[in-house]
Amino acid sequence: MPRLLQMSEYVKVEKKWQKRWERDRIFEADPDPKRSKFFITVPYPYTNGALHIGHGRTYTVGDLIARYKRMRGYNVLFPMASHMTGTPIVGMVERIKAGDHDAIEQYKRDLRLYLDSEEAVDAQLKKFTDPWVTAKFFADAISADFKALGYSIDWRRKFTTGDRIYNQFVTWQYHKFMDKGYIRQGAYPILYCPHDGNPVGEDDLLKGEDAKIKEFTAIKFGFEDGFIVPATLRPETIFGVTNMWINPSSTYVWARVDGEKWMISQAAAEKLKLQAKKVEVLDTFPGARIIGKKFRAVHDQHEMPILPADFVDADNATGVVYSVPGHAPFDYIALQDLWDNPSSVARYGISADNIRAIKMIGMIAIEGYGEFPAKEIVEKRGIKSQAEAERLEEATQEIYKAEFYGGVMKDNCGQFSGRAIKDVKDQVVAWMKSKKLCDVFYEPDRRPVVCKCGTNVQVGVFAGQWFLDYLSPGWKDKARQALDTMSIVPDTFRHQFEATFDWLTQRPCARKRGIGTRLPFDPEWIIESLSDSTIYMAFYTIAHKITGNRLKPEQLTLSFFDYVFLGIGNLRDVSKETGVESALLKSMHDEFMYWYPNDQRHTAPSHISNHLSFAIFHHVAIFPKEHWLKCISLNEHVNMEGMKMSKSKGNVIPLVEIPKKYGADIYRTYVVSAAEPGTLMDWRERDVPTVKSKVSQFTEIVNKYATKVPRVYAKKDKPTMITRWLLSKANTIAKECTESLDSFKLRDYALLVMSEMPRVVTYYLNRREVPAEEKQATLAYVCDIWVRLAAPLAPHICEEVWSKMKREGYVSLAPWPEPDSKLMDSAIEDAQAVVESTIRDVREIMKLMKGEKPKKVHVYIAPAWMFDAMRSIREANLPIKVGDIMKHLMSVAEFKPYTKEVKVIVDRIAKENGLWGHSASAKDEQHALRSSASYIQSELGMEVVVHSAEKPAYDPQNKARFALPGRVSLFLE
RNA sequence: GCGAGGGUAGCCAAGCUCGGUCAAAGGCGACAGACUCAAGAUCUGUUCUCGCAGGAGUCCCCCGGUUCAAAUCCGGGCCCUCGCACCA
Repeated sequence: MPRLLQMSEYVKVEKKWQKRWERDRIFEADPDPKRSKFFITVPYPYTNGALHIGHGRTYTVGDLIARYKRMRGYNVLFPMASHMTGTPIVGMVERIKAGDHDAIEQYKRDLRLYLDSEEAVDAQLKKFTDPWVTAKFFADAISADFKALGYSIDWRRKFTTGDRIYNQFVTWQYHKFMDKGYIRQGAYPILYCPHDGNPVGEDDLLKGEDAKIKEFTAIKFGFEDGFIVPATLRPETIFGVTNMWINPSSTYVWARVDGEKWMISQAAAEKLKLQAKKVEVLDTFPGARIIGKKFRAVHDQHEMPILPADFVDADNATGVVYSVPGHAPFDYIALQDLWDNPSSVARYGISADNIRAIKMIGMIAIEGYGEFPAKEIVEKRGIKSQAEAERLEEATQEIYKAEFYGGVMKDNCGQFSGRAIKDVKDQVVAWMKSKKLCDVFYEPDRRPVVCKCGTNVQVGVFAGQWFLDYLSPGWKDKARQALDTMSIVPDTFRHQFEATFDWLTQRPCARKRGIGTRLPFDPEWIIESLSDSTIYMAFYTIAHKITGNRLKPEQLTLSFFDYVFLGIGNLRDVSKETGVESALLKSMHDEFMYWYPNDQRHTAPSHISNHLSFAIFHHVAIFPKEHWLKCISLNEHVNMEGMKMSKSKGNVIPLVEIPKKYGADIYRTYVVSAAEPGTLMDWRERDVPTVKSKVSQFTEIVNKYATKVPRVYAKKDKPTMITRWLLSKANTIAKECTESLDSFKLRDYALLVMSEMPRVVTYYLNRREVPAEEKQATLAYVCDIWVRLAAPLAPHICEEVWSKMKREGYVSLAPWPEPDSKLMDSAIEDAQAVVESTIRDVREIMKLMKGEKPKKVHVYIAPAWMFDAMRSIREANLPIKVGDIMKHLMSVAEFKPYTKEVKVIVDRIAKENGLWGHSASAKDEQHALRSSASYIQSELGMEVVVHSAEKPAYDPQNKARFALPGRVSLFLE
């Protein structure tokens, strides 16, 4: 099959150049004080499996920028490493060990991509019981993939985040945070499996994967010699309490909780044990036992009864509910039942009078509701019983929303009277907290949430959780300052950064499991993997010197990094302490100082709310201003035929298949030209052939003409008009490419190189009036520009052509084409546009002539003075007002004789809302049309006669008078 | 719920920051023509509606507003996507 042959041809060329690049180490960047540097990074991949086409988009964009900057003359550093810290690899290894079918299949799928036989796959999989083996395997696989895509990476600097030298670096980083006081320890709630004794992440859950943690306020109402403790999401309603609800058939306890006596459900007592409370159960009893007893209000100590209610779930929160019948539909309807049937509680010793004595309390005013919103909504919705849980829930939601956003505390709410609910909630909690009248109780926000081990997941609280405290004084301000002074491209993402910065508070930075660096001041904890990968761009600047010189981890002490990165300390002392030669130490410091800051960090927007924001915060915490990140650029993810890619859907194209399946250059071109970076890209298989044909069209033309001897035909050489047009066009395109790349409009750039340029060149090739020699020499010149413009996009093909052109060195290192402004001639381009629009007009007229086949087209060019008039208007730069322009023109003697025609032009300008393109003069326009006559003739299949409209030799239908500059008049016969 | 970003012709996708040159680039698909025995590939043209010669009409989610002029600015509505913390 010829197609396959062709593909293998691509692979051959790609491999050839990749080998040479590697052999000649052209992407290995060393400091060169004579050249400006450009340091670009893309976050290292997580080496837990094969990467796919979507990851490739991001790395391809990174490489494109690196290659472009290199050609612009920068000393470019584009390094790469691999990420293995954290829980996923460990988690997968555990699952493999446990014989988990899904995990094994998932790895087998990935392994088959890299290994030929099923035996090899099984053999490799057997070794995946060690996370290091897994990480190493995929790290190697991915770097091979990256090489096969032509990424211009300096591989000498690679490392993994599990390396001990890297641990030393992170240790230093966390000491710095500690010194600044940015690290804190405190309580932190987390989903927790009581059976495994471990926190659970999304991947560990069988049911309820997206469960979050809900924070209840547990309120301590005085009861006997302790507290009865209901938990609520609406603590501000304590002023409307009329009674307590207890499920008579559930089990309750008296327990000593952190030294206080609490009455709660038995289940709640168990949960509190997980929530870092000291819990000792003193007495266990059925709820029925305390029904009818009295408890005391929080705010004024008045007594209220404890009543029975079946809707109370002892397994939710504390299993105790306080009743606010004026505002809570559940409470209202439960109370209603008792009012209707007071005898049902007689057995608890509660009289009908006691029940009737309970009066609802209205404590929140909202527009659209009366005294008791709960009563109203229950009646409005016709809810009849406690059993209608779903409808009651809806009613609750409605009231809650209305009250939260629009409600105001009535004047029976003590010092909170008159305040808006949404503001007062936290204040009520703060007030109770100050009086030790409330606590926090956590629950998952949904049920069921089940661990993979089958156990019901609870909320656990880590008392000693380590945090990075982004609210530490001054930190956020500095980070905002950094954000304001750096560029975000596309800038639309800046808002997202700002929102993230606002929202960041404390972030847990360590965990008890996974691979990583131990927290230096509390080795039980391992630094969490997003928090250990924030300033490692600095590590790239010296990684090759550490590994190249075989420095031991122990040598990389705090003072080592202080000296190298911050210039702190004395060279001789540091050398003595670390045993690192002072010359080497100095060179590492120098190298860091040369490369830093990171000029551009490129990745996907999904990292804004974590990695990228942390990177900014951590940089400002540790480095001086001149070493903060300069720019963050982003590209969105890739969809597959309109669908999200996922391994479970099986619609993932792995990165490793790309070179074989498409060819690296074609993939690169596709992925850059299919969508602008800021938007989600849709991979559509059926569009690939188009890209392929564009690329091969480029290859073909360039192969044919690039090797000819280039020559630039100046005006005095009297080339054909279309040659001058092409010279102008090629330089204009070069200019536009540069502008597009500089403004991160990568799609525009790709389209210019692979769509616009071929269109222009093909058009030129089809113009038969150009002498062969002139054509070849001109195309040779254009191809020289074109190959260099295309090199960042399709580097392999371009190297191949470059070598055929017998040019020195690699196109990857060739200078970026400078547009030659002398050759750019907008008048020529406009004149050519007139030729094209003339052809379009003729076609349109022909369409309307129905059947008649004209043999000849007469073209009338507007008179010379009109071109002068247009120029005069252009130069006067008038607003588009008919009167003004009219006045302006009539004030010039040259135009005075043409009042009527001037009016026509001015009307047209008004109608078109401005001026349009045309040739520089009547002479030029005539020349353009005349010299294109043979072309027009071949396009339209009819003879072309060009006339001046001034005194046309032939004009039977008096058409000449309609001609305007850029708008020829036509007559077909 | 909170936060961010979107809705453009059959589909994908530019344009919107800086209102007019926008019936709106480019691609896919479709249709027609050239080439071919034929298909594919390639090239050329057409692809909102109407049209008496290059013209006119109606369009950029919906409704309203600002303006001489709005896909572009403002207000409201409907719908969609993404992130929301221990997960890389």
